[in-house]
Amino acid sequence: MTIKQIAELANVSSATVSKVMNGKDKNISEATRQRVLKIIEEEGYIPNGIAKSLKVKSTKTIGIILPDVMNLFFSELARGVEDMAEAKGYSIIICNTDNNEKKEQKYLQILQEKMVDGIIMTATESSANNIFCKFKTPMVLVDRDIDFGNKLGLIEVDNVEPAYEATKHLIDKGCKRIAFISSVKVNKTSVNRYIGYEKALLEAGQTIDENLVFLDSFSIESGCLGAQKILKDHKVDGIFCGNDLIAIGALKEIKERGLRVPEDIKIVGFDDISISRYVDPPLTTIKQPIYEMGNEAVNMLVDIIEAREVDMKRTLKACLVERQST
Amino acid sequence: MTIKQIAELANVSSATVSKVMNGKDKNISEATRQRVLKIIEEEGYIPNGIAKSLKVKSTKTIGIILPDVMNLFFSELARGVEDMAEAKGYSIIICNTDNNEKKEQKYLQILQEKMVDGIIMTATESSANNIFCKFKTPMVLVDRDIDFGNKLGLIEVDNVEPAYEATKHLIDKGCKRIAFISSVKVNKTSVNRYIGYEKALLEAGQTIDENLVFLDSFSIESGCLGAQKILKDHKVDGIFCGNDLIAIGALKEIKERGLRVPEDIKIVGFDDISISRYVDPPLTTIKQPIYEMGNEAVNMLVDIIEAREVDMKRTLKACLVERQST
DNA sequence: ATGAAAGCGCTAACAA
DNA sequence: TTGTTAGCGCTTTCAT
Repeated sequence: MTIKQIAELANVSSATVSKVMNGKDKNISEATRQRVLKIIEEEGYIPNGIAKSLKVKSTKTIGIILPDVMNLFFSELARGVEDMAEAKGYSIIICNTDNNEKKEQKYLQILQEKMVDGIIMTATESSANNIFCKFKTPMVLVDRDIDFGNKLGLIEVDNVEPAYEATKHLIDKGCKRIAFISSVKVNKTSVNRYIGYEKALLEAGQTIDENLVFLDSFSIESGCLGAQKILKDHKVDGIFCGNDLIAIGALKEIKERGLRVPEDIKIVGFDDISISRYVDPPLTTIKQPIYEMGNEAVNMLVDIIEAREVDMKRTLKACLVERQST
Repeated sequence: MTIKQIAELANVSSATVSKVMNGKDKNISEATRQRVLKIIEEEGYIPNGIAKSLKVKSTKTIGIILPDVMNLFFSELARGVEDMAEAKGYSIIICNTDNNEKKEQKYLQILQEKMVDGIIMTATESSANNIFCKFKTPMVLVDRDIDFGNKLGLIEVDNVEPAYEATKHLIDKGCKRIAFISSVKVNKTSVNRYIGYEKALLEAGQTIDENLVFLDSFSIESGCLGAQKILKDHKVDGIFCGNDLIAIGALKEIKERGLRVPEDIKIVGFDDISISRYVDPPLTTIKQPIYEMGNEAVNMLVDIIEAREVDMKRTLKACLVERQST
């Protein structure tokens, strides 16, 4: 079923059908409008959006590239993106990279072939800066910045200050030996959180003990592993975790060793993913406006796509939410 | 940059370029092949997939409609779908319905307009059966069956038997008063789990006490609420939760009342979402092969799309995994 | 081994 | 108020 067939059934030209379908019907008589609408309804006609896209040069879809939707942080981000996109009439194609640059490259190519109107992406931890040289598709980066030649949009939240705040919170609660478990150093986000941690420690006159720092990945497993490694040989009374997943893993490991949170060890996480308030004890953490970041990313992207004036960088605030793990 | 321009630069026709790009180059001399490839590389040419799709009548994309990606169950399912889709050369468009039929309808329409090659969907809890009458796009349903006129694919796992097993497990562990917290009765999955629960209770000579049954939604909040309501006025020593999210909520509520799991109350969940092994205590639950269901869904869908012989129904097994909550 | 040309289903400028 | 038509960028058949 094509527009042409509908046109024939309605005894009009395809141009007319097109006009009524797209609401460009100022110059269409109500009679024909109704007739066309009726036929469309009767036939259950669904227009071919691909043909339309080819013609109008817009697919009304945006691609989203992220490490892994199963990660609560990214699923919330994706949801924020999808909801706002839907509200603005866009669909989203989702791509998981597992922090693999090869896959990132591949998806970038595919999305462009699919002619998405724009791309929202959380870059791989170690994305080369030069990926985006001859890059035309509008794009906004979320969560992870990368240096590049072009002018890509960026939604970020400051990590250093909140990390400082988190560590400071631990110190204020009386912690003297504070560990840090996070992702590897190629991950800028992780590095920035480390900087905040360091700053707070130094400011409080505490020394940085490399033995209390474990850097692996932003995952529960990594939290377990880190806590295990550190607690085996060292005594700590506080842990600042690079994200909530790590905190959840650390929590588990701590309890398994018969230690109590927060009595023996206090923990603060980062992100405030949806599950964090439900773990035991509810996690004190730095709340990032994850869902809103997703929203803002599409706001900015659509502004760029539709060629409006845009600030290419938007910084959101993260702040401490105190629960029972500290 | 179009195929035509590449053709000019290479001094060949666009037909030739098309052939080398698509590997239909048996009759292309190696010299021209190399020349064309070189130009493509140099120019960073990216073919217009929309134009291609219009011509070949295939978009190599499949749509996935589910309640909410933020729900760990569905994010794992989505990941299973995405991974297999990627392996088979398909991209995926993701749509969240929040169990809202209106949204489901809308997305069904949009996906068809976007000419997806197929759709994978977890139907709304109360999806009307007649939605899919004049429906052409290949489709496979996951997790929730619905009666319909057409022949849609279905990936399911039996719920009754595992629910029976879960309840039986509680009984075997000595529970005499077992509550059931789950989603509402329009949700077939929930109903089937109730049937299993009932069967086990009856078989063990225990009575069904309506006061110990709380039906609301498959969410953590619902688990909190249910446990709260039930524990306020009744004494129970076991709870079978309709899914793990509910179990997590119930766990929290139980602990807040100063009760211990599993000593005072034993809990078993359903699904075995990724977080379940990390909660405290690690959750005994019915493991569904969620990721594999996603995989299988695209396997079946692609078989349908490519017109291969297919069994339109595939039933996977779920089974009990015992951890420390019982 | 290569090219010409039709056509996929739609929109929009222009004509009537 | 409605219709004619060119063309979006590609693939593919058929000629050459």
